[in-house]
Amino acid sequence: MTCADALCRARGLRFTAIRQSTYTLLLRQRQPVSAYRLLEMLERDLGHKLAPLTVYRALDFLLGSGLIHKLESTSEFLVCDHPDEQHQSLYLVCTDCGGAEEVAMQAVSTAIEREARQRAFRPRRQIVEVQGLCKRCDAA
Amino acid sequence: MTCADALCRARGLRFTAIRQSTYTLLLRQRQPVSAYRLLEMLERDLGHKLAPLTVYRALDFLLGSGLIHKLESTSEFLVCDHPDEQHQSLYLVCTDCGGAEEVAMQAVSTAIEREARQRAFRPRRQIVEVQGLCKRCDAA
DNA sequence: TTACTACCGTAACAATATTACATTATCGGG
DNA sequence: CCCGATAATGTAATATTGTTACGGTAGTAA
Repeated sequence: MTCADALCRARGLRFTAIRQSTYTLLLRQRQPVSAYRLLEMLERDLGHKLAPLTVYRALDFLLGSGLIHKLESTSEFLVCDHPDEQHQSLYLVCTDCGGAEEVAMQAVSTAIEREARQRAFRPRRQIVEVQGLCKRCDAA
Repeated sequence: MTCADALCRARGLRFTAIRQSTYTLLLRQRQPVSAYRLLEMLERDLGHKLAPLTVYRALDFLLGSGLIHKLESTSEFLVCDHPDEQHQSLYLVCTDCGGAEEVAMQAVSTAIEREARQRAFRPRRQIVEVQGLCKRCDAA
């Protein structure tokens, strides 16, 4: 947390109360959460009503800082397990329980980048999400 | 087109006017299109108002048949280049012009599947989208 | 203290997607 | 040809996700 703060200040940015709350709430969840669900939690946390925009701003900030990640296939947000390292991750998203697991993918990532560059495409962001059943839900 | 029709009937389904129009419109675009943009085009094509649900139903059908694909990162839809073959694809999505290119990814796909299975995750659908700049936009 | 930028508040609204329920069309078998 | 079953569509309302525009506040640095 303090490390996140330092990281921000170094870039002339601030780790404000709203941003901290947003991040902390996501940390506690251990599950992906939608922006509006997070909005409710934030309001409870801060004790007053907030506009959706407030959450989206906090989320944009955290995304930009690499502290969280967005699951595009579900429009949900998730803390990043390794915010410091600079690697691309893959997400295993269970369509039954809604849980998600982050998985490093060095090899996969470079393979994807190669495919892109071969086609004269300049890659910026890789989105790799696998929908399926996690161990628990598959058993049931 | 007739092949799509046959493919459907074999499954006890029909390639109706709405579905054909939807598919044809997407074929003509050569660009990803949003559901509501498609709705407007469909209304023009069929000559009367339609509910959003109508488009979503047609899209669900086409998705299920493997005739089109959805870009999760932009919520847009796109004809599939190789609807017959059973391979996973990767999409290169230009954040500048909005264009997308479908790329086969046999190797990448099996690598992703291996990562999933190693974690006792049963994969069903892979979503691989690369955001960046296409050749043309990168040059400019 | 001033100027600058990051940050937040407020309001309205745009875009995407779904639920629930009723009706119509197609098709196979009697 | 009719009947029952399933596929497909119509209609209405609503839920969910995300953005634009504009004005004010608060740190920070010259």
